[in-house]
Amino acid sequence: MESPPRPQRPAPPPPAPRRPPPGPPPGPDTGEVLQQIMAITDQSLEEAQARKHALNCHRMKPALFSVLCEIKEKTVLSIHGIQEEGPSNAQLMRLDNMLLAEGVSRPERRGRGGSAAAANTATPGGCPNDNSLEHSDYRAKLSQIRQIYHSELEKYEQACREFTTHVTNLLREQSRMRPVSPKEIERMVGVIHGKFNAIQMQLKQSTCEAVMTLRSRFLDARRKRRNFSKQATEVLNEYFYSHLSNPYPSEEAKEELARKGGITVSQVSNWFGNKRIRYKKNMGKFQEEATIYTTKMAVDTTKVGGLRSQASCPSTPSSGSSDPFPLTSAGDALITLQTLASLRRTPAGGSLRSQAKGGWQGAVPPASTASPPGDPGSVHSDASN
DNA sequence: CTGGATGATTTGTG
DNA sequence: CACAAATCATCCAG
Repeated sequence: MESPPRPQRPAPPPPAPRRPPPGPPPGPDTGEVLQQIMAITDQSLEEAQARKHALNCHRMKPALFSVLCEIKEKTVLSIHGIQEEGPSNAQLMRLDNMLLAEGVSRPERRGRGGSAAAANTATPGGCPNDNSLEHSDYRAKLSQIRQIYHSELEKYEQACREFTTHVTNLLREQSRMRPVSPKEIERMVGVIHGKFNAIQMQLKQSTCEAVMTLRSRFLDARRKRRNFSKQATEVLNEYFYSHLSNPYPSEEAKEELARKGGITVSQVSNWFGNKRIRYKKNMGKFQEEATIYTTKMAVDTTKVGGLRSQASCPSTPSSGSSDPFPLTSAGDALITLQTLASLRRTPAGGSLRSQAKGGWQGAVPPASTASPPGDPGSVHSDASN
């Protein structure tokens, strides 16, 4: 909204004939001067320079110039104060705060100290903790964003500086011909800075967006699901199938499992929740897995010293190796599993709270007539034959 | 690319 | 609050 009465450059205005119009001139010399000014656009650069020089050397120049200065002083005061950097400040501050909080803005700590920095750059050898792995990836991406942000910012600032000095020089140059107060230069610089700040804000905004995207992508665990390690599933499955009659690990057991598997307790809880549901839903699908783990456990127990299991389980299927059972023997596998499970239904049978929850007792049938609630059917009908 | 596997989250219940 | 069930979102082998 800044338009002082100053038609800067009327590009295709009337061609302005060089001779004075037929009317009476406004003042003694004024008409002529006006004509000269109008004619300036037609002049070549050299002509203009020459004329400029001539005017500069004119003996009346200092006096006229001071008058112009006075007038300018008054007008510039009236112009001043129109532009107030208003509403964008709040948003800018929000963006700044966020960038600061996200570690994008200030603390560009590079390579010094290195206590925390060294750990996340090269870690793949030792710990299989995927939390840190994920974290390092996140850090890397974040640092990339930060780098881009800073280089862009630097570019903008550089451009801003250059442009500002350029304009300042221009105005200084012009101040030899027309009155340009320092205040006006200041104002101009302010305008330039405002424009560049707008660009900067855009940069900050897009950086914020990038950070948010990164965040939702990497820190939202749901999005970045990673399968558990072999070790973890091993441990969990061993517990699950060896406690098939009551697969509800206590808090201590969960902690133990979490520790062994290198996952968190809540992950253990999740796993058991999912496992119970999915096992119950489709037992047939898990029979192979169940057999593998139960036989493994059975072998373990015999190794430890339990001789009874051999007597009650004469088959001892396939010497405990990873032999995939053919589908026809699935029924047998289930029987074996049930037998083992019932044998194993030992330790301190007092706390059977699963019954209270009313969920599980249907899933692991009482050994003779296997018929779970949502019976998939096919396998058991074969088995009963 | 697709469908099943799977970890996480949401919703409802006692 | 722990759990069941449903659902979401991603992973991954084929």
